[in-house]
Amino acid sequence: MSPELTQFFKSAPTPELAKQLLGCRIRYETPAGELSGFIVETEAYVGPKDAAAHAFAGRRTHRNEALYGEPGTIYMFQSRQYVLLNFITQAAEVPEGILIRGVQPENGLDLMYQNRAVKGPSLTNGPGKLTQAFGMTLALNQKGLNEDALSLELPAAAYPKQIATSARIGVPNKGEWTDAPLRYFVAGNPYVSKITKKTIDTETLGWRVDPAERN
DNA sequence: AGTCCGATCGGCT
DNA sequence: GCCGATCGGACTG
Repeated sequence: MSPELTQFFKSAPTPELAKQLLGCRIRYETPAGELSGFIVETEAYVGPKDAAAHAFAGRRTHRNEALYGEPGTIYMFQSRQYVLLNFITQAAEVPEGILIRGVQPENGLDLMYQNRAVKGPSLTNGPGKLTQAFGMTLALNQKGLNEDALSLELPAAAYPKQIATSARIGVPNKGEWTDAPLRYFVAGNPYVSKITKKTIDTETLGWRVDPAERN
């Protein structure tokens, strides 16, 4: 893994890193060609204290071992018939990470459609949908970003006009952790999961037109 | 009457 | 997590 990438993934608290990932490009090399897209939705999972995290109360098994790896490690786990993509943050042995929940496709739309024959934003507007469209599998688990078929480009290639925050999806009955505002997304982007149609920004999909124009 | 949209619920490997 | 079925409400003409 590159020193830059390792450094990035321990350079700030995990929720802050989850925000910084919005607009970053991911690339996935396959025998059939290259797939790429922009991250538009993330969720932070903040270790043993987080009742929604796989590492809650220090849980450590063969399935979640990747959580304890170096910053920039890929953590893939299976939920039903889908596989979910996470990037590990903080120093080794600190089991925090970021779930990638939405990606706006860039290159390789035809290949994505072969993997997941669904029209419109539901091609990649959920954590299980995007991994299916990209053709990612559990084989990526515990690999390092930019060392294998999956890479992340830093810094961001696109800039959100506005970052919205909410509670994480699918975390019931976990008290304060159910309500903790640890989900981040590009406001108005149609590839965000569970977005309502009226809030979609049809002009720029929630991106700044002029990248130089920052807050 | 018809369409669209959002919310909810049950089934599924 | 995702999907399809279902229900109701808002809007249209």
